[in-house]
Amino acid sequence: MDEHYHPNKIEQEAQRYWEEHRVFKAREDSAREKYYCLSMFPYPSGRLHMGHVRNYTIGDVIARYQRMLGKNVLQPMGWDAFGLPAENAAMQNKVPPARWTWDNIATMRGQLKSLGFGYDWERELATCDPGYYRWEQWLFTRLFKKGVIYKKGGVVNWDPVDQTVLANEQVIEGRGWRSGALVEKREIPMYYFRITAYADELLAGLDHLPHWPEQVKAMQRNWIGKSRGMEVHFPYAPSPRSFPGAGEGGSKEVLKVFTTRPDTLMGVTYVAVAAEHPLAAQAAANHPQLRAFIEECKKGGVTEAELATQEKKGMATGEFVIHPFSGEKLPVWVANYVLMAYGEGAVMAVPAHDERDFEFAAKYGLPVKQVIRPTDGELSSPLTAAYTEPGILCNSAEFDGLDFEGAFHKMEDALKAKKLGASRIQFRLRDWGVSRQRYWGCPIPIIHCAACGDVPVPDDQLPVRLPEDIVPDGSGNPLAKLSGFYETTCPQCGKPARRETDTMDTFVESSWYYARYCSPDTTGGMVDERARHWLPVDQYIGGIEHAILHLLYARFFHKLMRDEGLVTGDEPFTRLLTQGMVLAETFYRVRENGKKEYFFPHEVTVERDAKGRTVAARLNSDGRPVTVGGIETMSKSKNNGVDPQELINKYGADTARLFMMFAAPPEQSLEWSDAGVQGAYRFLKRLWAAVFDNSSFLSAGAGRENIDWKDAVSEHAAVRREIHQTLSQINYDMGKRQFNTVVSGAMKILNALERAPGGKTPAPGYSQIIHEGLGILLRVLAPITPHITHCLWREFNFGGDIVDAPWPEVDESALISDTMDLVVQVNGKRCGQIRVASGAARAAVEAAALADPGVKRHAHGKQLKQVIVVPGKLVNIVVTE
RNA sequence: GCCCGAGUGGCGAAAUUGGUAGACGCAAGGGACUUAAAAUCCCUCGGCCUAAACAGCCGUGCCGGUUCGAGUCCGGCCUCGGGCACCA
Repeated sequence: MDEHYHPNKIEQEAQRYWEEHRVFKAREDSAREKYYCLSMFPYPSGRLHMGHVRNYTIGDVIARYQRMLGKNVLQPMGWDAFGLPAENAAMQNKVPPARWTWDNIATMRGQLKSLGFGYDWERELATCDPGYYRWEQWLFTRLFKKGVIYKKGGVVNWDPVDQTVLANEQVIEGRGWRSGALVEKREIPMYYFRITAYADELLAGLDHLPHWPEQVKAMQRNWIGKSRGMEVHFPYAPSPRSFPGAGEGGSKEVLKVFTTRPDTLMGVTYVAVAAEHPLAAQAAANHPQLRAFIEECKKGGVTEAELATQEKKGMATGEFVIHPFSGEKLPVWVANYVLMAYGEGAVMAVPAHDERDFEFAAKYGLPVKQVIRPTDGELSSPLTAAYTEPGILCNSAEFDGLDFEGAFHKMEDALKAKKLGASRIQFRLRDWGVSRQRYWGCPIPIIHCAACGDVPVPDDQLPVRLPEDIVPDGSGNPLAKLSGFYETTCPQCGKPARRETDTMDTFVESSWYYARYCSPDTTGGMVDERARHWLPVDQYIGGIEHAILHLLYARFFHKLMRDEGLVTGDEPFTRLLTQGMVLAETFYRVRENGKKEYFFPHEVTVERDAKGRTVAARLNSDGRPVTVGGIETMSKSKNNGVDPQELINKYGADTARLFMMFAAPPEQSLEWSDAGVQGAYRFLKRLWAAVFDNSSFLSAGAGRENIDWKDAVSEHAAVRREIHQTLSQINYDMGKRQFNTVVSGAMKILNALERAPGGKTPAPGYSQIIHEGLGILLRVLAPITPHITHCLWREFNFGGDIVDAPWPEVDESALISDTMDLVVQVNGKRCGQIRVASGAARAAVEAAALADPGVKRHAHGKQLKQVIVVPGKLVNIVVTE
């Protein structure tokens, strides 16, 4: 064995060994419990970043650990290969997106292999492969026939100069990112998935995912946004003008609103509509000021945070509606706090019981009418703030005295009798528009025929292949200019027809890849019976940024596939782990134009004070100070990213993996630290040295004679006890997926082993301890640092390969000690420590505690009230104060 | 504004769910080895008081409460992250 640790050499050897022996090939085996461990697949952007390394290390640690527990593990990897960046790169480099994408995949596959992840590469897939997207098209045609997919108009960003549709991220401050032209809103036909039909199931299913983070479930619940409420119709009051377009899609004589607080209906003092509401447009026709106000509303801030702090503004339309019960004439206002996209785009305003309405009414001098009182007590009059709690109705005529539920039902009956409303469930969730006017995506398998309409492409004509040799020029969708692509014939009537040139949202591909991995090679269907063997995914790992869209769409797709009989079960992912971000320190100077110029860490020298605190930093090139900008997410724009490849080249994959696991628990953010990386490397060097130092007798087969530990020197028995105690803690932490303390446990084991008294002629038990301790240590580390442990395990012939070695077991007998140390407290304050025999009776423990000098000092002159004994932990003497 | 999190040494963090606060590591300081450097090894390392202490006091964002005992539970505040589509 080599005296020194050479990571690059042993890592290449281990990786070659795994590949040659197809160690990670997953085979269906009904005799063993299956475990499907999946990390979110990457977009092939060109190179791995630290976020990938963290994500995939966490997944690999879990997969390898489960394998050592005896499970039959599947851990696949693939590529989320369609998307906008490939088109941008194509334009820049004049290379077709397909070529660019496949080149990137080759590079990144090599990087993943150099990190030693235990993937079954025989199941690799890329979503831009026709063998993959063919089945997506197949499912699309089925769902289209079923009505789960339908066509309707959708609003897009239109760049009038480039004559193209822009993604939201391509719109910068209202202008096209390339042309700089003012972006227009345009309505075009698009295909939609009817995800709202599954809203209830998607919401209820969250309650059956106990191993998902609460935060993610809360975000999905808010996104689906189910509320029970009432649709209320307000008839229009007679007016000099009529509104032919008012109340689009419904009756022309009423203004519809949706409310979750029908109990406050008698407190309505005005009605407010969104700026985009048809009624607003109608009223503005002869009202220039209103028209100007509506334009202003449309321009205003778009983010919620901006809107929340923004001043409430409105303007009366001059129109009125009639209250359904009181017959009162109520003014209709346009208000900037009403959203067109939710409910009816109109609200009934109850200033007394809604904070926003209260603020608005106060500003514009609209009346406030209290109709709810608390169950106990009264409100001050006049109201100084909205009372938003549910309570008892008052000032509400025949509804007085009812509570929320009572009022809800009585109001509904009364509204139904007048045909002016009914209860209903409102979701925030909207149907999922999947049409993209882009080239590098999965073609939508529809043919437009003048006679037959939208005809799905028949199975025997699938896949609709995307031409792969095109370089887009940024103006419009190249497919729409490619007659060879769009000219076709109608599958129904055989006449000339036009193929759909839109492609699908890339979220569609990533919504079912987890299922395809089970049978990636099947040409007979989307999935085959192997999907029923492996699904659901037992553990899914990825970034919190996918908490809503990706995870919701994948859950939706699983239900669609279930309803097609393709998979069983209701949910795709049993456990979810959302890993934290990778952060690093930033250094910058503010330039004259006010913009920050960021510097790489290697360009600056940090100055520290005597305690090691960072006090200042200087730029190496000019020696002048730079600002220490704090810890932020790694990004190109802040020059604080660290390239994983450099790290691997310098220290090896094991050091990179060890540091990632040790620096923070998986779900928390992780701060990059060069010194921390060196610390991880130092530990691996010490591990190597510990094995090397004992190699002579280990390789001679020593340490396997099973001595009786009672004969061993007490130091050796103590070391062994510490090792097994630590192993017990490691097992607990592994169950919690708290890998940072697993690493700390491994470090403790090595520290303990180094303390075991050895020497030229070691006492009985030494070789035994080293053999047993190193055997445990290597296995505990194997999931985290697979290469060095693979190498050392083989070096000493511990038996077989460490990937398949059984996870070590705690020897309970090693934990037993003759004596134990207990902490003694007086009134809960620690004041000493006693050593008693392990089996000591309570009376003996109390006596020993009372005899302790510390106790005597603290309890002197006070009266004993009580003695609390926590077995194995402490004794608390309670005395009078 | 609303919904989630989180506040513990110079730093990253730990504390097996109410029982010794700061494990493990990093940084820093001191020492050994070396011609020297790197590497390695040993010692110190929350604060205050003290010549020193295995003597005492304080200490887990702040204020209060429950308890024999609170980083952990409860109430009220403060600060910092993350998410958001003013959701009627």
